[in-house]
Amino acid sequence: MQAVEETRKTQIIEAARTIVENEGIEALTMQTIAQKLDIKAPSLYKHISNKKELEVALIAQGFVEQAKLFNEAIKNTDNKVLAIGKAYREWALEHPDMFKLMYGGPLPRKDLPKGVEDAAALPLIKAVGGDRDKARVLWAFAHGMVLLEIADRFPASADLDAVWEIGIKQLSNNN
Amino acid sequence: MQAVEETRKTQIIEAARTIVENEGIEALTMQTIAQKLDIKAPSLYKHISNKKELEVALIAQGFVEQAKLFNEAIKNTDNKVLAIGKAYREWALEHPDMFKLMYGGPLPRKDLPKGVEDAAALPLIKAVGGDRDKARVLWAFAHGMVLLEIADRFPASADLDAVWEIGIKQLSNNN
DNA sequence: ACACTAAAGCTAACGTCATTAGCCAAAAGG
DNA sequence: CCTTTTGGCTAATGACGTTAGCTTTAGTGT
Repeated sequence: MQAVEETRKTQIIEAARTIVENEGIEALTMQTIAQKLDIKAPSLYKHISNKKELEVALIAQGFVEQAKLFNEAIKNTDNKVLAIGKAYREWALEHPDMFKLMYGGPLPRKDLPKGVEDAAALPLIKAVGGDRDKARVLWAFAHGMVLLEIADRFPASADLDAVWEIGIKQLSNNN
Repeated sequence: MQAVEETRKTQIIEAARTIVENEGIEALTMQTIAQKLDIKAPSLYKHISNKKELEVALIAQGFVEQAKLFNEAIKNTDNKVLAIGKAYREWALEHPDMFKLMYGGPLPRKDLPKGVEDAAALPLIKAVGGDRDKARVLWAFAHGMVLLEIADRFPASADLDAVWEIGIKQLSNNN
């Protein structure tokens, strides 16, 4: 009972991911997941213990993907901070419901695989030369920008690219 | 059927507010609201049309309170931007579930009383001398900071006061 | 081969939610 | 004094997460 093992559980997580991506977070119900596997909802509990576990799995996926993306973005650029900011924004806009999932509630930190969260944060810390406070400032800015954009808080007239550039330029200045 | 009029509806909104403040957003159910008024849940629908309407009312309250607070904060300071930032943070930490309500989902803009949203944004725009992009940058930063703090995203070791100061100083610099 | 066990499905059911339908009493107003 | 409106109520529905308990199938050990 090892080898390929996780098949069914993995399938369930994949189904959940597909639903979140294509139909949004509110369409993610035990029934829709089960349906996608031609199964009835209660059968899911033979493989996972509850819905929360599923969400945690997706959140972990999100962090992993972000980390990979940021590490990519850092290469072949001198303005690494801007690159990460852009990557952060792009990922969020492409996967808005994943983003909501990841940042919508309190983090179930202890259920998350160790280090996953930090891995996503590291590229930025590196990009600012190790100054953690500076990284936090930038993170907060980027995070706020993305959230406000996703939540449709800016007026249509706002030039968000410009806002991003202004913010990142000012925050990544040394002195 | 005018005069004092809104009594019952107002009471319902007040009850909802109380629940959000004291027991959190997830305790806000039609049943708990009704209970607080010694009524059964279905009776609420004689006064409001659905739960959403209630939430919108609370969101509007939030904006009004923020606007008032920011306008207060601006007085008797020369660093108005910092003052607003502090006020933003304090209000959010004192009313975290109101904050989540206000920024947790897409804004039901068309259901919100006209201008309520702008009123909360104006003090900051004024404080930065009318430059809307600059205001947006600051808003995003403050918003991100608050969200990350509420969502417990910063490590306990982070000195958030310092982060706030660094961010605001850099972003409110002219040049 | 045979029994036993574990894995993975199923249906029924429950409790919690928001919401609707339809009934009834009391108050208001002509 | 009759009638309409107001504001309660109970019963019910349909979505949801989840549990209990049954069954079938696939190994696995002897």
